[in-house]
Amino acid sequence: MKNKPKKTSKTRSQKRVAKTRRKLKKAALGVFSEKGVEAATVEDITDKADLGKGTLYRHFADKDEMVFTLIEDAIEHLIERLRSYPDEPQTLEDVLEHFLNAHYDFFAENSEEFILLFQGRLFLKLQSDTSEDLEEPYLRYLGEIESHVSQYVSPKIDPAKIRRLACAIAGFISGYFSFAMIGMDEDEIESSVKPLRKAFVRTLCTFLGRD
Amino acid sequence: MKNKPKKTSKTRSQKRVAKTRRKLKKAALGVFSEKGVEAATVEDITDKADLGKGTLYRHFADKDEMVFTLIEDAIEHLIERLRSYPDEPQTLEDVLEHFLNAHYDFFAENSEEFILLFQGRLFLKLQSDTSEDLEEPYLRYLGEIESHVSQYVSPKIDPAKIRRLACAIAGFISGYFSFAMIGMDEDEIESSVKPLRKAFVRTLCTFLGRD
Amino acid sequence: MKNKPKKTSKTRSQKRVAKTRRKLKKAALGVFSEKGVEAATVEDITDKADLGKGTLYRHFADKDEMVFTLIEDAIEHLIERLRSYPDEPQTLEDVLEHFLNAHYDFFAENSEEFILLFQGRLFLKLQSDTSEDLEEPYLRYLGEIESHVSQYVSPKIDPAKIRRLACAIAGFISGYFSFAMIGMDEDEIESSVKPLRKAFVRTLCTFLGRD
Amino acid sequence: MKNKPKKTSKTRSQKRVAKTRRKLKKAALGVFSEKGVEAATVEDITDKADLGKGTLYRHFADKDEMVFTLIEDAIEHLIERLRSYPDEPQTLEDVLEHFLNAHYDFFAENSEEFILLFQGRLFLKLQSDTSEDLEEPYLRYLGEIESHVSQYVSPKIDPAKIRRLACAIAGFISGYFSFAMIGMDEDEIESSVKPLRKAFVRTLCTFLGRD
DNA sequence: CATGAATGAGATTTCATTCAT
DNA sequence: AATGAATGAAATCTCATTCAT
Repeated sequence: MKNKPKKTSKTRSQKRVAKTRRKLKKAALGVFSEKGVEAATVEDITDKADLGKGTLYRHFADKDEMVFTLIEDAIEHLIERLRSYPDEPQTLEDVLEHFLNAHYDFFAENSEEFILLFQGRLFLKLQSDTSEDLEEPYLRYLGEIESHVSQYVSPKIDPAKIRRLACAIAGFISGYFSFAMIGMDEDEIESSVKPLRKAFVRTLCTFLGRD
Repeated sequence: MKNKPKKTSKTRSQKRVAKTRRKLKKAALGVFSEKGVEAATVEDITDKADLGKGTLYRHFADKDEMVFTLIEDAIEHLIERLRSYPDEPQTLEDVLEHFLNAHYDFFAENSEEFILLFQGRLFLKLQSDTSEDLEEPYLRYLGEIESHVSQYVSPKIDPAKIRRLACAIAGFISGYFSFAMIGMDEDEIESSVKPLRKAFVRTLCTFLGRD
Repeated sequence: MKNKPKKTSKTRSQKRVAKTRRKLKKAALGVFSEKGVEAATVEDITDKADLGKGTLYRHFADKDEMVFTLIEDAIEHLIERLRSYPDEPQTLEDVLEHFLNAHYDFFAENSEEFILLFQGRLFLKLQSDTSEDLEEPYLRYLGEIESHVSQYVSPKIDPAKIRRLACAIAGFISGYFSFAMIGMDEDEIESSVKPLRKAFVRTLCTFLGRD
Repeated sequence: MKNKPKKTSKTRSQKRVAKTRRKLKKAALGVFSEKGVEAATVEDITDKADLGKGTLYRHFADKDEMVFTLIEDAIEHLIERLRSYPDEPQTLEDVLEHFLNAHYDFFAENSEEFILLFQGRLFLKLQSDTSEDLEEPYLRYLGEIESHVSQYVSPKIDPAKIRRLACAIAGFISGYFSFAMIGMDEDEIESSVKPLRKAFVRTLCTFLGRD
């Protein structure tokens, strides 16, 4: 009855699928960062996406997978930023400063992803001593940080120390943005927070330098 | 004619009530800080407290009221610390340094309360520009910080700025403790983080100084 | 330790017990007639009686027994009224007129008991065809009515007919009191409703007369 | 661009929704009239409707809303009957007689709704002197009765009197049906109760006539 | 594919009943 | 005997997930 041509429509339909998926992820990200993952209902998400509830289940096995996917995406975006140095770093300080900038930019432009990653969940995850229950994307994130840092420190660095570093950075950035979030404009932040960042980088170097 | 013998018998039973209530709050605090408020079930709490499910409802109207009570308590404890200066502060720097110490001690000795307050929820609350939906205990906390600081700065300080300050401190402390949380020992923290704290205090002073 | 004399106190303590029981029944009657038996909680009752919740269970095995007891009492009071004719009845009409008066007085002076008996529950009970699940007090009530009427009608009266009669009276009285309840004063009722009552009695006679 | 195809597909699914809702209401009405509103559980209803427990909550916010809806429906049906006179009424007696017939028919054909309305709840509601807590549907019912009667009585009739009238009718009908309910067949009722109805109508006229 | 009505497991909450004081 | 804190079975209600259309 529907006489839509089926031959050439594949690309078109694939596009539509991708678009729907994107709408869902965008809506979910918004809802999760606003209400928290637990409190957000599937209906919150699909309402926001202006889609049917069942549609979510055509794109994601369940709510957990959706969360997982969003976290993966977010980590991916963060890692991308970690990898793109504006200039070749010369020292450990350069690397760490870049890390802070990368996190900063990530927050500024992907604040919902930032919140998803660092609001509560990540801290709780990272604090658990045994890394075994850290999920894969978080491990990738830690591994990424490690790989950048490892070449600047004495060869056999304690893996736990890397994790501490990552936590420190994430935590600091969270705190750091309490400034930014509240309505200080760019310049204000730049002028008032820069010394803070400098001090922090120095502290991290000291931390890594000891052994 | 009615001579209710309430004086003598109450003490004992009141104690029991208070004990039960304490057990519930302790268990709830543990469960909330471990799994998050949303994910924790009433049964998790009462199981941990080794009490019947219904008992929780004799002491709290519902789960929400329990969360609210715990937050109130935690804020109360934090405010107590804010008020007890070891020495009379002479400068704004003294006050701010004391704030950081107070938050630190609070975290060290009431880490579960700290997590309850600062993990996720507080950030979300404090970020909302309009203070109208900040709940009473959080407002008390902000007010407390304001009252300490106000006497050291030019009389007509922008109230919004005070809030930013409080947010900055809360945020910074959260980040700050990413160190402590991960297992650095006291000395490590002391030696490596002290400069960071100094820098932060200086930054805050600058921030408040400008107008 | 307690040096209350135990010899002579029995009567006194028995009185106290009786008094407490009376307080409980009075409170329960009030709550039941106001909120309905199902909706009334044990605590509603003991609060109203200004007694502890446990006390109720010293006097009644459970809530059901309490309801049963109250119904028994109410039926007892109603039956007492049915039995006390002002004048020796001469005809079936006299008996029925007396019934209406008795129910009327019962309602006027024991309205809570009336409501307990006739509001919903009784109708539902009495309507069920098989008498087997009619509880004992209700059967007593029906039996009482039957015994008064039986001598005025042809010997082998259908038991179902008796039940219908009882229902009719109870129903009529309920309806009847929609007048009284709404604020008509005695005289108004007397003058405007009397013919109604007369007609009703005549109807009942006709009903019983047929066979 | 968005061309939601809601026109064609809705009819079918809307029908299904309506059917489910009807099934729920029918089951609820049965359970409520059988066990009473309080005693009936949500599961009783959904079991009887052969539906899942959650389904009820897709159609009604909660149990209370369901009860309210059923009451509203029942009042609606009753009012419909009140409005459809077989012949144009000429006198107040005609109107009142029609009222009694309408209630009778309502009971005969919607006995469960009748029981829901008049079993217990309505009396309790209508008896409260101040109309402020009479819920909207009950007020509609009273208003309907009032509007029919008002044109036949002296212009400035006391509103309270109208309410008394409505209560009297409702009450009388309840009582009246204690006959019908018990298993008298149509003819029996017709022959034995008709004079009663006549007398009642005359009484009501007298009541309204006085001032 | 998209939909949203239906589902039921599991959460929250109520309340009759028990029991230590 | 009186109490009311504690209890847990059973109620209400939520929401992730399924499935017929």
